Amino acid sequence: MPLVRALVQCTQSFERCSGAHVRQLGLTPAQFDIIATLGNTQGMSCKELGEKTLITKGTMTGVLDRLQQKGLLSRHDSPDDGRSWITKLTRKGQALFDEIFPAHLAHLRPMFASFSDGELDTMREQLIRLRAAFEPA
Amino acid sequence: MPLVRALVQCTQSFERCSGAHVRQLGLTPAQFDIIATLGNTQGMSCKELGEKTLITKGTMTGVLDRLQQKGLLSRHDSPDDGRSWITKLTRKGQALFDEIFPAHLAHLRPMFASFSDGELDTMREQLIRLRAAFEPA
DNA sequence: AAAATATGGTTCTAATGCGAACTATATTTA
DNA sequence: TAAATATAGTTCGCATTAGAACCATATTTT
Repeated sequence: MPLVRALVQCTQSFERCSGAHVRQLGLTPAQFDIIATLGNTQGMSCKELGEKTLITKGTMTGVLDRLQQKGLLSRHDSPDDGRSWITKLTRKGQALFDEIFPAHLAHLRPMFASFSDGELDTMREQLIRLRAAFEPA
Repeated sequence: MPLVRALVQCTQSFERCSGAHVRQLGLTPAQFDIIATLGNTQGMSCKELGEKTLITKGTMTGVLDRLQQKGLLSRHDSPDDGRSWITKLTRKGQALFDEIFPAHLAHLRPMFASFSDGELDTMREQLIRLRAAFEPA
């Protein structure tokens, strides 16, 4: 399974590289992931956040707690479901998003410079196909 | 960066799928990674283990401690370097390796059935190339 | 409608994961 | 060779991770 090795190592390299930059900006990777997902939206439930970021719900509570403590997001009752919350960025959180999201993209973009659009597309499709093979059922 | 998303999600799916099976076998993913790396070798230093598994040295100590506690590996003085240890599987650890490593491969193999050897090779090469782009310097 | 089941979030535990500080030994430099 | 620097491992603090148990509300079944 040399492919698996390459896959995992590639992701680890990306996360180390991306994570180091994100930490410089004052957030952990998981926190950045949440901020980036909530940016420019009207907010969403824990469940939806979990699906988009692939952070487990048990972990989610803690990550959201810390972001709320920093004043970057707020939780509101869901109008539809008494068990659920709507989580959204505060003004401060949105301002942080506006500042660091573009900066982070700019930091990453040069790393893809040596790949053509076609190569990137092909790779993405293959990865999606491979992922499907790993999913249960 | 949809490619990044696909990359990370693919790896997460793999790790969830692989990790669930490994846990059934009684090891954590990190522990399995060490066992798999040490299997059929004469042992190696912490540093070398870290390079092959991409587990950070700070984490490594704890993982090795727990494996040693389980009686699966042993640490010996390095003949060359007074700061270093040679870590190797015990007889019990090697027996565990012999048992679960093939089982794990057998568990994963079907998931690659829909890919040709050429596709797997190409994907691997692309991932190695992409990884290089993430590496500093 | 009452009971059974499913689902959204929280809490808990054990193990990682990363970075930084630290100790001890090696290597390099002056 | 003495001093400066680098490296191997350990330790520490903080955050994340998966999974399981739990509570409360929804949904389904009977």
